[in-house]
Amino acid sequence: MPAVTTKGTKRAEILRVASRLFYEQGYHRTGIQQIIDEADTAKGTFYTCFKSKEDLGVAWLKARHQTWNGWLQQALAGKRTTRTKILGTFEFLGNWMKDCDYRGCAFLNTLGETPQADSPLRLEIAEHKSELHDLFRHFVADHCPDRSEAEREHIATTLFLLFEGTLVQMQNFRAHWPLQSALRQVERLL
Amino acid sequence: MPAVTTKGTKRAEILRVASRLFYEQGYHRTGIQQIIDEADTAKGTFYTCFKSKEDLGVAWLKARHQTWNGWLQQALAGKRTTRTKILGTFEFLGNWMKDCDYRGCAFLNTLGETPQADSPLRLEIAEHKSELHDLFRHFVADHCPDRSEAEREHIATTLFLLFEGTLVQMQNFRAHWPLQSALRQVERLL
Amino acid sequence: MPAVTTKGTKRAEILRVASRLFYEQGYHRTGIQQIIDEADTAKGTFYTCFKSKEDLGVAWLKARHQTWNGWLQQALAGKRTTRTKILGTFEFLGNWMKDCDYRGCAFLNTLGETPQADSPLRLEIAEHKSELHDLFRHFVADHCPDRSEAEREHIATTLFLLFEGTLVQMQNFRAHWPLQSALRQVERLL
Amino acid sequence: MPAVTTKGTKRAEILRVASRLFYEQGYHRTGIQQIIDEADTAKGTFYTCFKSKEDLGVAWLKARHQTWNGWLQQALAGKRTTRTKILGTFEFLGNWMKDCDYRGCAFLNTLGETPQADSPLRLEIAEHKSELHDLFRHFVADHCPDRSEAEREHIATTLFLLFEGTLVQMQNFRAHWPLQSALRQVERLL
DNA sequence: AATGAATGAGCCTTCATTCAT
DNA sequence: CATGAATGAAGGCTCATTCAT
Repeated sequence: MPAVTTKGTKRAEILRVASRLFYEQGYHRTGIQQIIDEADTAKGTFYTCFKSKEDLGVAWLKARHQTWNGWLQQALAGKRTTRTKILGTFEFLGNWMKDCDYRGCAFLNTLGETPQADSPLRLEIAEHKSELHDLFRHFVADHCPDRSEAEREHIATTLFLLFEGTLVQMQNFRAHWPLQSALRQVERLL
Repeated sequence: MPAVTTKGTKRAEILRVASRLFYEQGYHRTGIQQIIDEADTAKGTFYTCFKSKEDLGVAWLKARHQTWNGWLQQALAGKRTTRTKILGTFEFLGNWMKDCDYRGCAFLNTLGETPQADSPLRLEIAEHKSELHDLFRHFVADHCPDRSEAEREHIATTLFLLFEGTLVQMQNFRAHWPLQSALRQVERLL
Repeated sequence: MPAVTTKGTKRAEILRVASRLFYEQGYHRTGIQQIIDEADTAKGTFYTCFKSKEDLGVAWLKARHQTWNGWLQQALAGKRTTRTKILGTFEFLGNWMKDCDYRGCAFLNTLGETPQADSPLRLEIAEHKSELHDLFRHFVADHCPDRSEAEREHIATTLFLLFEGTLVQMQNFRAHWPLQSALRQVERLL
Repeated sequence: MPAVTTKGTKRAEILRVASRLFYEQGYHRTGIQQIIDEADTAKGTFYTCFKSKEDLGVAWLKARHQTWNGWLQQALAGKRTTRTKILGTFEFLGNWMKDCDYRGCAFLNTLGETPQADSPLRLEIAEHKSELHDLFRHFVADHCPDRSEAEREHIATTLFLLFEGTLVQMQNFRAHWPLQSALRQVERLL
């Protein structure tokens, strides 16, 4: 009875292949043809699974959001204090960048490719980064509950911006030195 | 007798048009056809002026580097102290982002579009950001010459990463709130 | 209800048109645009039917092999003896060259256009000529079974080379005099 | 006083480069741009030296005719008897084909590329082959002056056709076996 | 004699999408 | 649910030639 497990198999396979290609080659540089070729599917099947390429792009970013957050949670699993969690977030950044061969953030890369601010892709990008911002807010709220609301917001945002700057410059220079400065600064902030 | 001023006019016009389009639409989304149409030139002329699209891309980034640096210098022209220069750099960021309708940094956008680390475009991107990093180093050296070399390097890098994170998230959210946190943090760092 | 007969119609039509153009104008001088124009098809359709122009070129030569062999077989249909079959092969050459207005051999012409020895086109050319060589071997084996293996191979190859030389010089001079000498020599060889 | 030796230097260099490229890549596959690039000349210079690409093509074939004939004469220099001269012609074929890596005859290759019978290139091709035919006529006239005019013409033409067939099939198969059969047959003819 | 910018048609190929089966 | 033929605009690039300098 493979019916259940087969259900949506094609869609899943297309998404799986597209996720890899979108990330490695960029969204616009990846064509539907290559996706269906590597997913061993037909053109028509693609358009029964996804309304359009953009639809697939949105699905990719949604899935990527889950995946990436999963990686981060896993990296933070053993961390007890909020201090180590925050530092762990930056340490995770270092490990991840090495693993992805400094390809960088799928969301920021797609942001660069997508000037149209009203694109559905842009919405996913903004939501993903918003949630990351929230994560830092959450950490900071736990770490220094006695500070003022405004001060906590300021620290969370600073951590977020530092994270993003580090991320993008590690990708740019394919190097770890941005992370070292960031980590030192994070320690000072806490 | 337009002879003298006409020299190189076509190349300059192509570069002018391409710079606008590459920035507004992205490098890969902009085709040679559109460029030559808007530059009122023939296909062949394009390829007598530029070896390839990538060659034009490099010329664009080189010119953009000069242009953007010029804007920044102009914005810092009236600043006396290094403290106001550093703060002025971030204030410039705010004005520029508003002016460009939050299209963001040509270099970071192109980084997102260009996974191949050995691309000539990537070289230009790295050099541009390297120079910006150097600018912060220069400011910090002037501002706190009594601190240790390592400490100054740390502060310069932190400012650089904060600048980059702010830049990219202002673009992402099309908002100024990242800048406010960044400015506050910069003041603390100085 | 043209459903059944329509299946594969576009591919066949493209091949039909391309075969004519490749032969009349040469492989490299014939562009995809002209082919699809005359086949009344869209650009994309071409590439769903054929992987590349070279792929079409190979299909052309494969089909041409069948067609040309068919013409030859038809010309030899009434011939009883192997002697008349061999002579008939050269007589066919004369009739064919007149019919094609001395355009010559599609395979030899493509050989001239294709310096790369490892091209798929070259493989088809070699196979076609190999088979023609084999045909002469077959004829000779039937005609003089009492001669030595080496002698028969020699005669078959001589006939083959004579055929090829005649073919190419009839094309070159657009004349029949090479054939007359060839025929006389063939008679002496048998 | 380099004036004299410099005279026509550009033209000679273009012809030298074009000869190599036309032969190695084919006439149509070789563009003017590549020629002038490798000849280190400007577009305009090309068109002051040659009326058109076809004009250069004709110059190439004319020069090639001289060059190739020179090679052949050199190969036959030591041959005393007409018999050895004729055999030597075929032996030369073997050495030449090896030297040119089986690229074959510039004239036959260009014939394959040039369907238009009235092309100036075709004239050069025909003349070159006509002269080769004449050479065989000359040899045969010397070798068997007692035979009838018609018989001598027949033998000369047979040698010519055999030579051409051998040439083209050595190129096709990139092998020497056609030459062996040809040589054996030539010996029988003499 | 030599230069190289300018031309525009043409090169082969890929694009995202539709639709009849 | 899956197929793959069909579309036609667009992709980056080369073509042979002209002409003002």
